[in-house]
Amino acid sequence: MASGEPTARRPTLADVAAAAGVSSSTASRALGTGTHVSARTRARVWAAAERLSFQPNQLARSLRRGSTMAVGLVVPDVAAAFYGTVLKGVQEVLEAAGYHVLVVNTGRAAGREREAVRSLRAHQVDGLIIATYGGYEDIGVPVVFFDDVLPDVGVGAIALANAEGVALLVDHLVEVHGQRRIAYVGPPDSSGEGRTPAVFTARERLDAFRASAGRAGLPLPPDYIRFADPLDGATARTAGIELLELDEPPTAVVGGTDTLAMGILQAARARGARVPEDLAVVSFDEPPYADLLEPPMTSLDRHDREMGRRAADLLLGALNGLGPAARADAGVQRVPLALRVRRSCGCAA
Amino acid sequence: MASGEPTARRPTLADVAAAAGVSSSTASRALGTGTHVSARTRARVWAAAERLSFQPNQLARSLRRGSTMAVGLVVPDVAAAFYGTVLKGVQEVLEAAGYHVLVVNTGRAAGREREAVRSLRAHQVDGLIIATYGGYEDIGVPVVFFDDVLPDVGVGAIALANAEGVALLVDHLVEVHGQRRIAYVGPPDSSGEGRTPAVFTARERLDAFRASAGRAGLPLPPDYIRFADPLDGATARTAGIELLELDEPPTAVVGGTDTLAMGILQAARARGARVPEDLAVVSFDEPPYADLLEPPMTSLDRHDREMGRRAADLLLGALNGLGPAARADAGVQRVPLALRVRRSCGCAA
DNA sequence: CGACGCCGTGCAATCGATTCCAAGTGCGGG
DNA sequence: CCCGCACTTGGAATCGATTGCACGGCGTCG
Repeated sequence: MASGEPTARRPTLADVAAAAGVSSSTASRALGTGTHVSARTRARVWAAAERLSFQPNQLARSLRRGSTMAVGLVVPDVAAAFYGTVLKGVQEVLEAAGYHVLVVNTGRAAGREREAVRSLRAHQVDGLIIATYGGYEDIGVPVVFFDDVLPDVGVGAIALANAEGVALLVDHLVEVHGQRRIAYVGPPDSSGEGRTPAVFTARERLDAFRASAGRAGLPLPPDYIRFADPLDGATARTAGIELLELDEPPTAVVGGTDTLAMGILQAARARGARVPEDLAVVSFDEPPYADLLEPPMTSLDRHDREMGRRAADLLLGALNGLGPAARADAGVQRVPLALRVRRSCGCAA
Repeated sequence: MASGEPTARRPTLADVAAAAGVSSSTASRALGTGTHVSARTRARVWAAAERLSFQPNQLARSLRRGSTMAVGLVVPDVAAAFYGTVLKGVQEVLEAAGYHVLVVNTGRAAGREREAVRSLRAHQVDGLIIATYGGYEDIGVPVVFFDDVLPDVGVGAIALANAEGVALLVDHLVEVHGQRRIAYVGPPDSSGEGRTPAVFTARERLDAFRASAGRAGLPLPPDYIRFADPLDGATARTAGIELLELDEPPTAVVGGTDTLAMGILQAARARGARVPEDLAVVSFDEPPYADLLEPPMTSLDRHDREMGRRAADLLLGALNGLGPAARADAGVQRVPLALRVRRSCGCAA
């Protein structure tokens, strides 16, 4: 009952046409545009299609039409809350517009992005949304970047207000809590692998940290700047432990990412450092369930889903619009960030 | 420099053939199987392909070959840690085997699964992996279910050992902590929407809870069983508050899902109930950063990625094998769960 | 020295839907 | 009463890659 005949062969348009007693061209018009077909035949064709439960072969359609109504999304890690939520936003917008989203996960592996883009192009996607990219060649379809940006190649980009965000965190530590010995644990800076991106998130955050510390006149020994490479909880934990073992350990740390901040929290716990008394911790990204952590994590509210939606909107514009024409007014949209004060910074809240 | 000519038109196999001075059939063989082509021409064709940076059109190839080398994955919520990680496992295995993964997010909306399956079929996927499904018709390609299972339709299924898992949690509360007043907050039971699944995760967990409570001779007022509908933190929080406001409130709660357990934690916090002293909380699924929560959450370790890998392996078997033949030995694989004791149950750890 | 066989190559059909073009029908107006 | 236009319909080309079949050439064996 559940499975019917041994998968007889999917009915084709020709089968429907035969069943309805018309030619396949007429059947196509009846099911498609509806123009140039009498109401009577249209009804007959629809009935036949219904009866055979006909599903048009999208491959053939796309091949003929030259458009797949699909866009590719390239992200480093779908399982990360940030990208997962962004994906949701992207899908919302694009599916409402009749597009499909093909997700490729690069796992942060070098070169996988290029490979992913090539493969998606081979699958004839109409457009691309890319989180991080190390390539530079012409992609051949409209591209929107987000989070990490190469505007020269794309039709536009969405990025976080990295500099303002980091300043928010550092200023809070300095001005409200009088912190002076603040360290930074950030994502690895992979510029230099032959890429010269215009907006490179990791570097922006680092530069902003240096700038904020400088503005506040903080001492900034080189040991206070660390990178978690590869970007995951384990390397961050190690970095955190190294910080705590310095002769002059910091009394506050800024985590450049939620994963990193969580790693630092684990380091503090492992070394018996109380948070925030011995070590205040703040995070750029908001970790999941930030307010149920011990202590609740002070961080920046990010509007992930909204970022996804904006990126998708940008791409849709390029897809519907005249393509390259949209490039002029595009540029990089910055998404603002809001400070969410909790307890890990030292606040009572 | 970044973007080349105004996207001249992608080179086709015919272009490559012309550039190499051969027919397109020869070019195809040279780039493909390599058989029936002299070494000299093969080299010439490859050089030409390289020069034009030719990418074969997968649409045309798939149309002709009758296989897309793509499989669809249908999940309720990619942004949820569970599904995100499963997706990773699935991708690992399938991409290693040369397949692509098309992810569709249903957002737990009724009917969206059916729609997703139809659409994926129209895109000619070679197989499907489905988390939850409300349909029953013949799908026409090999299907593997996971987490929630309709084995009649598919070639196999991966599911969690729901009954054993719940028993682990309840027994621990009863035997180690002497708990008697234990409540349950679970995912909504959507059977009855015309579906009669063989393994329906939500119902299995509920039944297991009832059974475990019965075995231990616990009182089980109807009020102690609650459903969070729709499945999210907010409804769980409400359910938790309602439990705390009962005349005879429970002293322990089992959350049927990590999201639900977190909602209960929020409820306890909102009502000033101390965890675990006033209310012990345990969770079926392990929430992200379970050990950094306040209190660290006792829950079941799930091996998400392994589940994804197993599901993908199962599908690959059906894809390579003889299809329906594999159905015989398939059945439902159960993934065992391990209790991770932390503090939210009342343990000192 | 002749014939058979294999290797390399090109021609053409094919996958399934769309769409341009031509042809057939019916109708109304002149 | 006839011509022509509008409306339907079918035929055939097309998208781009793959593949069965046929053909020409060369080597080898009898």
